[in-house]
Amino acid sequence: MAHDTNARLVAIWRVVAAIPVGSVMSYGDVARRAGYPNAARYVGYALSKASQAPELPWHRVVAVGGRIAFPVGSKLYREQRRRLLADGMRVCGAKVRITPVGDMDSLLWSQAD
DNA sequence: GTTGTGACATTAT
DNA sequence: CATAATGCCACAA
Repeated sequence: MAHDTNARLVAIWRVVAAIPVGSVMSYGDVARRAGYPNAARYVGYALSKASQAPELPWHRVVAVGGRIAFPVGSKLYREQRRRLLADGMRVCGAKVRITPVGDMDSLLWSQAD
């Protein structure tokens, strides 16, 4: 049955719901994992539509590079940042520390803390 | 059916 | 690193 736009929503929600705590995925990654490599935009729409699903860890979905897709100071921005922190992630401004392999900071942080 | 918009990504300058 | 342009997807007017 084609024309199942709902299937895409489900696929996206499914992927988002599968994101483990302490980890985040970019819209593009979610879209790709859902089976739609270039449906990154649709992911945002799907999440906005799923905002009614509190069980959906939408806060683990961020823009590429771990950057929060909301304007700094926005309600959702603070909400997402708060939830990410609650998940035990380090958030620097609008950026989320995504276990950067090869990144000096990760080693330093690992050592410092 | 065309145009505009959005919780985006990628490439080029 | 910032900005502009283009591509992608689906929906609303």
